Amino acid sequence: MKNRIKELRTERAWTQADLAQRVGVSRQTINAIETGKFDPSLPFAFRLAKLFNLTIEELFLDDQ
Amino acid sequence: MKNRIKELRTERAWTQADLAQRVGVSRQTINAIETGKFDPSLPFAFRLAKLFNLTIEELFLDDQ
DNA sequence: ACGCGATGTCAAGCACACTTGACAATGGCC
DNA sequence: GGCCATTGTCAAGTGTGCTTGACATCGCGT
Repeated sequence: MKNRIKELRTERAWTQADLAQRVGVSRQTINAIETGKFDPSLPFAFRLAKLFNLTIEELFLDDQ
Repeated sequence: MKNRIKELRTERAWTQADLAQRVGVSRQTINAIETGKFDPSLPFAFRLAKLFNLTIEELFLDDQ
């Protein structure tokens, strides 16, 4: 499951730590999700989508 | 995180086992999600939304 | 070249998503 | 009342989402 998090984060000139703090997870979690180690939980995905003003479908790409 | 799964499933006259088979999880998992025991994973949420022809935001209600 | 912030990554641990197998409770139908 | 499909729920196990702490590496500015 790909995502546009790194792209949207760097657009805003936020560090991984900045973003982590905004959505309430650890920096390592942001890094792991950006580098495709695992997918976020559903509530966490909602928080990210809300932060970037996107739908979950726009933020996460379902490549099955 | 509330969801409309039970409502949409019964509309279609599917059993929990029917739905489970369609999205590739166990019946107990469907039951647990309908009864609010836990939230589905993000890829699983995508499969459910796709099956019901809804967006994730329409299927899952973010009550934080 | 050096320092330093940002990023990538590892290990160990905890909580939860999901499994199979089993059984009790519900509810409609004969 | 009795049968049977459906649903709810428990236990025990596996895998993954997420944590903290630590350390290596990658720019980039000076």
